[in-house]
Amino acid sequence: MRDSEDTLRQHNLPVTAQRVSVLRAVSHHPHATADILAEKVRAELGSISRQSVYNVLNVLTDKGIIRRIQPAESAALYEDRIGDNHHHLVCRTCGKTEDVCCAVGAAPCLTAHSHHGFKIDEAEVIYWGTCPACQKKKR
Amino acid sequence: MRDSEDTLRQHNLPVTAQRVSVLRAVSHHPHATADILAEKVRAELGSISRQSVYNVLNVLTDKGIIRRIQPAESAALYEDRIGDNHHHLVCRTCGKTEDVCCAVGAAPCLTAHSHHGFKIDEAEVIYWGTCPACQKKKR
DNA sequence: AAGGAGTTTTTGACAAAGTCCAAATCTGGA
DNA sequence: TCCAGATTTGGACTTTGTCAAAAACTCCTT
Repeated sequence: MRDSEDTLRQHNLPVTAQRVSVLRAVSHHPHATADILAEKVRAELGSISRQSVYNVLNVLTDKGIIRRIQPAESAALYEDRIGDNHHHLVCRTCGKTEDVCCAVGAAPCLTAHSHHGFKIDEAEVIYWGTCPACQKKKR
Repeated sequence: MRDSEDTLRQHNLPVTAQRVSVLRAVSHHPHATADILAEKVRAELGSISRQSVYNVLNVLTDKGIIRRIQPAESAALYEDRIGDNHHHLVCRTCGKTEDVCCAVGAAPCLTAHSHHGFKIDEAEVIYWGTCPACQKKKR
């Protein structure tokens, strides 16, 4: 809790109960949607508006305090872990999402062969598959 | 035109004007949204319902005739080019999307180090950056 | 060439995920 | 403690897409 407040101050963001709680929720529940985070915050604060959840998530994302990922067919997910260029593993069946370290060295795919004059700043990798639980169910 | 019809028949799909036209639109306008494709089809057929565009795109995608990609913050895009495991380069500013051949050999990132027991079937890579036109504008 | 079973297409309502805006409230500095 | 400026709220609205039932069409059979 103290940590979250400090993080906000370090980024010159006024400290509000909503921000502290949303940031903690993201921290404790990586890869959660805005909706799920809103629930967690409500369990702590009693209430928060939907708009505020989005406001806070947007501000934190803009400041680089949290990161937003958006796998196909899913609402945006948020996570705490930033600055280490890790990737994600998503279950096609249940949506379960796990972190994965970079496969090949530090920035595996950062050198696209023909990059059409684009200035590339990030290589986002999503591994699609089936999680252990869903593999079992299907058999 | 003939090609599109043949493709449909090869997959045991009844040939309808809507399907032929949508498939051709995807072919001629890679990385277009359902909305844009609907426009193109209307230019050709006079009219098509929004639902039909989605129906056709879903069927074609299910059959593996076209591929759907969904970059963050964007509606789904469709493309013709399948089966070659290429990736995408997206401009953060204008959304322009280009194809990129696999960076490192055939399947660069397919070997996630710790894969948590998941059975991985695809590594989706999106390179984020700024396209030449948007680089110019910003200066 | 006509008939009919089974698909497609259409229309219109609905749903999820976000954004926009103006009013009310709160934070942090003086 | 007060106040300016930022944040939170509530409610309407937008975008992207799906659901369901009726109408229209495709293609096989005869």
